[in-house]
Amino acid sequence: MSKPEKFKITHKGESEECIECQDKEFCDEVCIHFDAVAKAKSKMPELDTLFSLAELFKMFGDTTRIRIMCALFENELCVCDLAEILGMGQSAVSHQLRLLRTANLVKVRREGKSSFYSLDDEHIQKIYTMGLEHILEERK
Amino acid sequence: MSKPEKFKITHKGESEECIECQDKEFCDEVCIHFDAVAKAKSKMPELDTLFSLAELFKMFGDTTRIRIMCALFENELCVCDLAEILGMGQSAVSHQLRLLRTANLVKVRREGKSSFYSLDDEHIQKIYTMGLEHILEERK
DNA sequence: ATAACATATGAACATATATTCATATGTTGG
DNA sequence: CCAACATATGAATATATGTTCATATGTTAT
Repeated sequence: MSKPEKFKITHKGESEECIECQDKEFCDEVCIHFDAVAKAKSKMPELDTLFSLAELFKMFGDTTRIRIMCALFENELCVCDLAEILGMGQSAVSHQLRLLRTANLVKVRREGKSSFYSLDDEHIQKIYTMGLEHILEERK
Repeated sequence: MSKPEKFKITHKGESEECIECQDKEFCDEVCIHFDAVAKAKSKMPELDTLFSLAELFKMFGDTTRIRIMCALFENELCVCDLAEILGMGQSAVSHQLRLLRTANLVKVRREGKSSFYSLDDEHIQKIYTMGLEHILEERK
């Protein structure tokens, strides 16, 4: 037997050969379930879509930002209001609002000296609600 | 006029006085819309609930973990399979799987030398789908 | 125009997080 | 038991992120 630099295939799946190198016995990888891997790979969205998705959820992945969005479910609020609600400094809140604005999760309405923030669309509440359901179900 | 250390209330809302200090003209804070703030505060869930929620979304807020979950939509997969799909090292994948396991987003099934991972419940797909809808709608 | 206010933002700092490397644990076949 | 394999994990490192401080920008009232 030759091919000393390759490994013996331990899991081949239905096709009984490596889909990468078309080899029936040896391959660069071991322990690969080729069919399952191929299926998963084919159904996977573009990498930049998944990157955007991660960026979106990252916005929900911070307690301060979650609290901001949660507060905005009720009314539109200005930066001072949010700072008061969260018990945090104006600057910290403003920085987080900038992130939420950049991610198109909140929108601003200027009125005199104040900036009033509100949620951009209903998807945000849906995502939030879905997450909350999961949490509450987990606690049972 | 006394109360030099307090600020004049610039926004009082319907109640026309500060709900905190019951003062009609001066308060420790400025630019607070008292009614809106009170409403938001009263509807806000417990802080630890929002913390858990942030922890949950944090799991979705990383491209590697999103890709792992996405791959597991199709079939259960072992660590090697996931490493192959993601084009990453076994250790990196294993570390992320540990996080997902701790957060109860994936479960493991041991079979011989391999560990097969799968999604814990349908909430995960719902959250993922809701996020994806938001992304795609945004791109229009 | 100037002062007071509301917000935004750059820089600095501390903390959190993801990946890699090395190694430990656990399983199977000879 | 031993070797090969699959996975898990601790430590180290690099990077990302959140908050604070100081300050800039923009608005309103006098």
